[in-house]
Amino acid sequence: MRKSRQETSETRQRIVEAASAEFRKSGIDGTGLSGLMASAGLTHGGFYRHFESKDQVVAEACGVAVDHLVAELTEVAADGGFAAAVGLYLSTHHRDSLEQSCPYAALGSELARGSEPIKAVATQGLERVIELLAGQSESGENESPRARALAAMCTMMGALTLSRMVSNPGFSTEILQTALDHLTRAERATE
Amino acid sequence: MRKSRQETSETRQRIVEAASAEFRKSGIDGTGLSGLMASAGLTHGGFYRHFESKDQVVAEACGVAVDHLVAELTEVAADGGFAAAVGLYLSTHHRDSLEQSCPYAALGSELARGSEPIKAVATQGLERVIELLAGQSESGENESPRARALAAMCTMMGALTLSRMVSNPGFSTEILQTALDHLTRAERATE
DNA sequence: TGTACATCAGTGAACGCGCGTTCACTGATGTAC
DNA sequence: TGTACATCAGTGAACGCGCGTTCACTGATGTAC
Repeated sequence: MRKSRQETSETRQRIVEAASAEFRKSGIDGTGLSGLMASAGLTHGGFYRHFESKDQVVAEACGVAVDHLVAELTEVAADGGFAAAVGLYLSTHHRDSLEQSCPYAALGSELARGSEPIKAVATQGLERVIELLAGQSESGENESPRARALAAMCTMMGALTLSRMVSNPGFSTEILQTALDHLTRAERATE
Repeated sequence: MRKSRQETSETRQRIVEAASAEFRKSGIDGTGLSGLMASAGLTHGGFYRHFESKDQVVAEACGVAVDHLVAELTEVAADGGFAAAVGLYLSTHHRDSLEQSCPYAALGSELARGSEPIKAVATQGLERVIELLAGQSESGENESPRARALAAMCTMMGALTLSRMVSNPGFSTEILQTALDHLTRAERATE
């Protein structure tokens, strides 16, 4: 049954990708290793050939989720700048695509209770997102690009999480739209 | 062993209060009914004399957590208005007092995956918080008091959650401070 | 008001279940000569 | 290059554990007369 080095490496990547989606979809506590491995096309017993613990795969899965987020935001920002990135983040499509969405919004309170390695990955990833947004943001009165980017990320992440938490669909889209208006108004004011 | 009606009612309240703190401290999935009842001074078996399911106590605990949040924000806003409420929310003390803190920040992603009754409570509670903040907020250029309050709540909730997620203490306080500056600057601009 | 009985809050053992983790085993891959 | 052996990716059974929930039981409270 032994696999080649390349197959092994591909399998490992497949598990991390599956974990990244499963955790965001069902939560970290809500995802069992058995189901996780099944969604990667394997049985649960092989898990420990690739990872030392569930915690380790959580950290790595969080890392690749941030990679995807940064890649996507970078892509739309290349065309439409800050406003396009914010518009993508605060779209109903992003809200409804839980398993491909921002890990900070999808897993926020679980990450806040995570182990140190998990928090370290979350911290580095957040710095990357902030740098990306800061590069798209001009400085306004008394607010540096970094400050504007950081405040925007707080607003976006809070809005996305709250929009998923409310049972009233009209309220949910109002949250996204209001946050979008708020952030793009602030942007407009400095142009 | 039967208790008087008043004792029964007091016990039930005690369980909900304990649940409200325990869920915020350890998460919903991270809190077992056994530990929850122990923290209310009881054994686990009696739980179902008061509640139909874990879900029900989650919903009620979320409700009282919102009650406390609204009461506290109302109190400081009576003296210091919008800025004081925001300042309290975005303080390091609030960040570090997990079990007495805002349930939206403490349980955000778990509430987003909650059952319909839980989301209904979260929705009603959020409306109350928004109304409170809107009552303290003057309308600015093209932004109603409600819109400003809603955007502020998104920023505050996102900032608090992110500040708890990062492992770098300096970054954590930077997040809170930047969000505070951002929100109070917006406030100042309209005065 | 006093008595007899029904109710039910709380206890602690027990239920089945899924969790994270371990392990003996299989057989294809990698390595050494 | 071919052969013999070591390695190890993946399987599936098994581990102890804590979970949410149920239940028989106890005895004080509530109710009916």
